[in-house]
Amino acid sequence: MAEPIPIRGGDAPEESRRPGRKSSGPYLYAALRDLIVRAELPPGERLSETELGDRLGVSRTPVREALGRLRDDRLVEVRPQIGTFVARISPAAVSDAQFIRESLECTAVRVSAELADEESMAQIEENLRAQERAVGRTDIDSWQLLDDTFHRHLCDLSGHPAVWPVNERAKTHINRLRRLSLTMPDYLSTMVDAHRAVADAVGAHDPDSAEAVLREHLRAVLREVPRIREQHPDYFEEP
Amino acid sequence: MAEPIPIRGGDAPEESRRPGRKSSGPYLYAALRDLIVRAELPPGERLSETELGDRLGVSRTPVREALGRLRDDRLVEVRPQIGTFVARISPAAVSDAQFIRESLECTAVRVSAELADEESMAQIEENLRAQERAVGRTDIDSWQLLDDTFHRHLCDLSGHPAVWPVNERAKTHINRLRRLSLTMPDYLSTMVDAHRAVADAVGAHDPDSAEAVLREHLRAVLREVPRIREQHPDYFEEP
DNA sequence: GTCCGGACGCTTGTATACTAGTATTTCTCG
DNA sequence: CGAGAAATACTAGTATACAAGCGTCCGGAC
Repeated sequence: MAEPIPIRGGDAPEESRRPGRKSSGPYLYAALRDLIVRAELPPGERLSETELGDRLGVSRTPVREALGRLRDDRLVEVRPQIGTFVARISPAAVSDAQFIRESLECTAVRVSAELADEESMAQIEENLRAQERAVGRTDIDSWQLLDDTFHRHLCDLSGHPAVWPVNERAKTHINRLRRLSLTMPDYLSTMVDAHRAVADAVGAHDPDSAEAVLREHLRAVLREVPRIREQHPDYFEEP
Repeated sequence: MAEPIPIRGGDAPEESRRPGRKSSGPYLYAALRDLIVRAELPPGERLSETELGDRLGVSRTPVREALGRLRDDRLVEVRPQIGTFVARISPAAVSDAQFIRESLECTAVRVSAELADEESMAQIEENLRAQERAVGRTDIDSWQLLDDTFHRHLCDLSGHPAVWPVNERAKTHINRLRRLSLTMPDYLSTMVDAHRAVADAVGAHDPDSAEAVLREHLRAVLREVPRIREQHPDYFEEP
């Protein structure tokens, strides 16, 4: 494992890497977070700041900035003078993340159902069609991106743009789990069906229904935990 | 403004400053955040990394780590090659923070009302008595600390320890506002009364009542915004 | 053969030197 | 005297050097 890290979406940091420009920290943060979510950096993996810097073509300084944020997200564990490790999946952390996500998204979708306008619903409809196409191609990567966009649209519709970043950071723990469970093909179309049901309720300005359907949809993922834990016991915490 | 920054709770970084030990970043982060909330670093103030380092007795590196987290919290604005500034209060950011706080705390208190046990309620009761004593002395600083502890207890009772840190980061924006409105003495006792009402509902295992009272209590702060904005127009964003 | 000890190599944390970009200030020219 | 341009004094971003703690591995003594 000494190869340069293949960055999703092309290796385009050449521009942002030059000094005197904008910080490359946020870029590295997003890239590393993606690698962790996709389990290309598996739970328990040791991360050397110097090695990461070499493989990413930057020095330790911006790498440390990214790792600091990942530590705030509890995605990596930094033990001084010992090392930095990709955090193992903690069922408690997943449960907490689920709690946060459910609280924020369900509250937001209630407001969104009241504020929904034609233009926003058209955007969401377009997203749903793209999801269906991705599922038709069994293109999990594309679908997961569209899924994120869908939920972000629902959130932003509430008129509180700061909510999504918070939700996203919590959601990462859930995405990490889901990444391991997205193997069954009919699972995907079930998700898209649920999305459409939520969108319909929002478009119909029905907060109660929207919240109920969304809550059920969000909890579906969590039910996969025991199965995944059996398949990848080494990805989970000891307790 | 070239004096060493007086750190709340004593200037004890001597131990943590020594290299090879635990990072001093989190400490600096908490100290700076406190200074911003207390408006000792007023909105719009220019923060020089080098000057902060000198005044805090450390180099730029840990200062930058702290400022990075404050930037994530939107408490400072970093403009590359120009400077770092204490963010002005944004009514939109306050509204978003209120949304997040209300979602998380109200959902948590519902769960807490179901899980409340004797021991936890005794802790909360003790906290309430301390609040009353602080109000009797008109000791705003002590009361605000106790207020934080009270809400954290309510949150933690839900059994999701990761919720409070998220809530705390959002709450900072609200604390900053409240810091400017805590001038009226009867305001304090109103708050303590509301706290007791919430605690009673939780102790009685009444989620609906607990949520309703808490929500009303949380919204009380927000109603002060226009008055504060009149008193400190320069603390707020332009638009 | 076993156990203890020291040296070495690794880690993260911190300090400092350097780069490039921005704003201001000052000097020169019209 | 005014206006424009160059020089200067800052800024944050990055790279690198140094400090100090921890674990491992190897060698020697018993």
